[in-house]
Amino acid sequence: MDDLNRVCHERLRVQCELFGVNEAELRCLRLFENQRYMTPKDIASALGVVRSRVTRIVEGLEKKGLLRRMPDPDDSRVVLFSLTASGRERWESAREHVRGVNAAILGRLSDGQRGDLLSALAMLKVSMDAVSPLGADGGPSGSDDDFSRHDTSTAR
Amino acid sequence: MDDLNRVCHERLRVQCELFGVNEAELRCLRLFENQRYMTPKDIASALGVVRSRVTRIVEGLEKKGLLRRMPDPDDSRVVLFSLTASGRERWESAREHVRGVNAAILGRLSDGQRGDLLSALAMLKVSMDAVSPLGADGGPSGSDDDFSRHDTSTAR
DNA sequence: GTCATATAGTTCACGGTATGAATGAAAATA
DNA sequence: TATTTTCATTCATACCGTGAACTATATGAC
Repeated sequence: MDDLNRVCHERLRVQCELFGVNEAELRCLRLFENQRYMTPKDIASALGVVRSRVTRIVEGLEKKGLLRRMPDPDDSRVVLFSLTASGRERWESAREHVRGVNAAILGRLSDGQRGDLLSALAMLKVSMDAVSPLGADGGPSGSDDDFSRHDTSTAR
Repeated sequence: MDDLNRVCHERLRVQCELFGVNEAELRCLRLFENQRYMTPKDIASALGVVRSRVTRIVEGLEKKGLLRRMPDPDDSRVVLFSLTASGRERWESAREHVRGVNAAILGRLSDGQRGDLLSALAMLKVSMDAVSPLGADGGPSGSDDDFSRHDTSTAR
């Protein structure tokens, strides 16, 4: 279960190099499925990273011609990013590709297995969110609240 | 399922900083559960990283007084690493801690759920191993399209 | 025994992910 | 107007990981 994690990561890496972007850039591209324009701040919060990181990521995407920037007409501090045609197409093909691979993976399971898997995963997630990574050892359950590590749980 | 991955990572990170090591160092420490002495080469292959990486990892662990080095009496090229008392104890407490947290997580599931989870995870792993990340073969959707960038040699 | 080659560990340069502390510019507010 | 806040960026830092030198030792061929 630890190496499953590893395998996922490895796959992602392969996919990325297949599409000439790195992992952060791919995640960033994905954001533009729902939003036409995004500011660095938006991207940072959607990606769960700090703004300075975003600067770097979009820099790469711009250099590759997948993203384009323009000043926000309402607020000259903020810059709006949007996909270029090339970016849109790159993301489309990447998405198609992963869809294919995932279908191939899930296609190896029966419908029942697939259902089991999904629900099992969902349960695990819920359980993990419910348990603090700290203390929690055994009994005292009330003591985990002093822990303020910015929950990343709400918006994903 | 993508963010489950993320959550795992986050937990790990928290645990690490709780025990004053970083992730690679923690993984390295774990190896000494089974082996009393390990060479950098052993560690590299067990960790799945290159040797030069190991140099860095053990350097950190030595600096923290958790690992100790000694020359191999049989071959003066190789160096043997072993846990110090402090290292052993650090690992023990870390292990106890994760055991506690995992128990808390799994304790939230019924026995049946737990079994389902494990088997589902195992199935997923098998499936993933069976399908190439390049998607070409076995894939129902022939979404090869036009992007044939980089040979992405199949040697893996 | 000597020379060539293989192996072990290290060093260094590189690229990637991520953070946090300054900085400068432009709002927003007092 | 002056101060504070917000936004993006730059820079330094830390961690993960690779691959190409490089040193030293071992081992095999002759």
